[in-house]
Amino acid sequence: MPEGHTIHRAARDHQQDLRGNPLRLSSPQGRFEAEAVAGPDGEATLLRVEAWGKHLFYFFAPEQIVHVHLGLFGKFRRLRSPAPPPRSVTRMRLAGAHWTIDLVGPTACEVVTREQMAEILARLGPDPLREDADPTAFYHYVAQSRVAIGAILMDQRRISGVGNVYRAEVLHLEEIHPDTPGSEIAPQKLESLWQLIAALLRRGVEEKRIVTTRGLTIKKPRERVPRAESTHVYGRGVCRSCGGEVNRYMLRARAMYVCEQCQPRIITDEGRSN
DNA sequence: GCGGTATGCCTAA
DNA sequence: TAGGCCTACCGCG
Repeated sequence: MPEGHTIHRAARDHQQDLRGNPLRLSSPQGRFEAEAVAGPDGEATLLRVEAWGKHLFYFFAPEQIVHVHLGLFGKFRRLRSPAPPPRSVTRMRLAGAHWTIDLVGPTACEVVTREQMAEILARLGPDPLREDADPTAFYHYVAQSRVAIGAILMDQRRISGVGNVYRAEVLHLEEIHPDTPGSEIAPQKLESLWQLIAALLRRGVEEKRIVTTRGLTIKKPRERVPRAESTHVYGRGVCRSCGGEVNRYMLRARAMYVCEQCQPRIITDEGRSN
């Protein structure tokens, strides 16, 4: 689940569910220092939740911040309060009057200072889902970089929030081969790539899942739709657009999916020597 | 029940 | 580049 859309949706939902009223913060698994935020009674008040890329920041009164990063396995569960006892693997439980949020399997769930939060943000590139996103630095970096665009999109220092599914899908939709060096991409193409990423991430926030195809509509909210039904190339054997074979290979230790028909390589003199 | 895999990312070498 | 972290799910038998 966790690319940028999941994180922003969680920020929105958790803020709506929990903000303003006292809640009980706990660490059923015992690996999160809940008492550093809540005190021994476990009570705390959530002021707001902020998302940046794949990072979440929960602000508690008066000056406490909990940083959450889901990593590959992390998941939230939303339960009606009063909720049943948490499972032993629950890293953090936020129990509000109406809703209880359980967090399982995150890479990070830790109390941070404002300075530490600033350090985390300083390592992150612009996030297309944020109102204040400024893609200028991303454009500049890509325009002068020989690094493959497929690698750049996964580098959270350059652009934050894109994960392995969106990477494959946006490059396919823009008809860019993942191995294309950044500097080979025309400025206009790059802008349209950014806009597409923003639009698809926004759609992901609304639909609570990654959907990059046009026609797909979910009939029942909980209906399980196979991954390959909602993508063009990711996780597929054949390209949804042209029916050609999808090439799967590893790029920066992650599986890349590309349709060599729809996404032709750009051959340049420099490119040939690489 | 077991092994492989997954939408992430850090560190050691 | 490989290994480690950490959880859930799926196909296999």
